[in-house]
Amino acid sequence: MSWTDERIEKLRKMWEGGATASQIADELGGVSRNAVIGKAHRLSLKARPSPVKPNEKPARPAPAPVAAAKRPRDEAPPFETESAAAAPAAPAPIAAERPAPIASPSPAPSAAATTENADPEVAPKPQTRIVSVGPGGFLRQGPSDQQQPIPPAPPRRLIPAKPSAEIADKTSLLDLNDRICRWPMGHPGEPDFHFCGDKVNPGFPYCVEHCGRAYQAQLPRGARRPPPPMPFGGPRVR
DNA sequence: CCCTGATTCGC
DNA sequence: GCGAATCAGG
Repeated sequence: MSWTDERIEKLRKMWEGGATASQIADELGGVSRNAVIGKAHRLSLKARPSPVKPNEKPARPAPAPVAAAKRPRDEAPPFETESAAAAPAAPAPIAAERPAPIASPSPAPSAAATTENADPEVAPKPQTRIVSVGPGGFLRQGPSDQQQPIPPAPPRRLIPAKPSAEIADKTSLLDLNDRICRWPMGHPGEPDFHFCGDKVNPGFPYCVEHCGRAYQAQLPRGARRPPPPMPFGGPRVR
């Protein structure tokens, strides 16, 4: 199978819609899960919660000098000199270090040595410097030792939580309860995805109409047709 | 064990 | 460019 435009588009949609690589591969057919992942990477479709990802890549040198003879995999350079080449939209790792807050154009080498050049508004108060070690090992300092710039807000992954107008009066995931039909309308990830919202057929999670779709008499083997519930993509008859 | 995505590397 | 093989976390 080749990656036609339709298949690529479907891969994109499902990938961004949160489908797993296995689901996508199964849906597309003719490709493996690895193929989907590989293609997604080549399309720069990355960025999705990965079980293995939240690991930094800390220069994993060759572990076994002897008894190698297996396969030379990666050669991690001692330093990281990237950021320009790779990582198109990857936010910088938050953990280790944060860039020093941008100092104003007069970065004196020492704050203590510049008291005579202080800001006219803020009178420099050489206070008793109380330095101790806090619980976490950080240094407690007197107020005069505080850095002037407020530490920047830690970068966080933004979550839209947008109240799209298109689904304003539709049944959203949060509107679901035991009494309304939770049959999905549309496709997850799409802006107008919502749920049926009708009154349920008592005892069932769907309304009467969708119960008819959800529960069907078991036909004998061979006479079955799979009109799937359609989480993604169009009906694909196997 | 199963699942997941990431990465490498021969083709 | 493709994807199997492999890695590694849940």
